Amino acid sequence: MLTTPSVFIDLPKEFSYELNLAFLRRSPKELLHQVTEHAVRKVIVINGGPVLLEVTSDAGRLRIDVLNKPASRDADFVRNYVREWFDLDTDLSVFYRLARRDEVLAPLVKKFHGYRIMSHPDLFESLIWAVLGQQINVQFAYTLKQRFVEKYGTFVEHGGAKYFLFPTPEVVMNIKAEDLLPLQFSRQKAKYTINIAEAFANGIVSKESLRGKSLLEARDELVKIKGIGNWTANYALMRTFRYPDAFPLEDVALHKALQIQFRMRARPTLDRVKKIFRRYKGWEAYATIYLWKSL
DNA sequence: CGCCAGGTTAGAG
DNA sequence: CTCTAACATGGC
Repeated sequence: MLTTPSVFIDLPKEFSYELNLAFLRRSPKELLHQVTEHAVRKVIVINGGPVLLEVTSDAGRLRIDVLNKPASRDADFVRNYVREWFDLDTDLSVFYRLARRDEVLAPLVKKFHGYRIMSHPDLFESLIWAVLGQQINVQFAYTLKQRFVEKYGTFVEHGGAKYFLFPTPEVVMNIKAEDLLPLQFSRQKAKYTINIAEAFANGIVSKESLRGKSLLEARDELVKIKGIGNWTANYALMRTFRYPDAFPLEDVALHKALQIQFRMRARPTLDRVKKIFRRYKGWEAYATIYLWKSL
């Protein structure tokens, strides 16, 4: 049997395979990728077909193998996808120079050197995930996502395991809100989820329609959709488009991290958060994920 | 049991 | 523009 050659990506110096893999391992309920000790597997769609990728680390490089349908493998697509997923095109050395002069970030970037913004290349998935995470603890958000993906997503099987794809907007727009209540969605989350799916299915918004826009323009487009507020928009713009200055200003976990790191009596006000973040200008997204990591 | 969780919206002031 | 109530339920 013919084996397809692996795809390799040279890694930047500021990259920790272990730390980023640990992030992907955050919840056992995650169905959209599966992490073993040294590898992560994920299905993506290329030319309409599911392609199961396995990413491993190999001597300073990332090695990608396609486990199913090697015929449909498109090496450039795969390489670009993984570069985006692991945010490999960001030059972290610039951020680290800024962070090392900052008393709060300095120890964090030392301790978590090479930790990156693992992205959500799929904007629809990114937004729905943010909606699921609104106002509830992350563990429960993972429970909701697991039920949602199991019920409405598709999967490929390989070696006896299932590898899921996130439900498409076309499928989600036809769900009735009542059908999501048994999964323990609140009525509000159910409505937002379906509403966002409609916006995607009707072409009102897409990753392509936002590409090239400034952060504020993109944010304003997203916020027009009911269910997407400032927090959700910025979260998705940070995770999906990796705007370096996008960050969820109102985020409770960020406030908690700031309170601890800056030894404040109470949670910071929005004005205080804005003021603090002025020193991270241009790198707000990375400052945020390192602050989150501090928790 | 109580408090809090990676918020958003509609409505009032 | 800012403030508030309602939403809704698991995790700890």
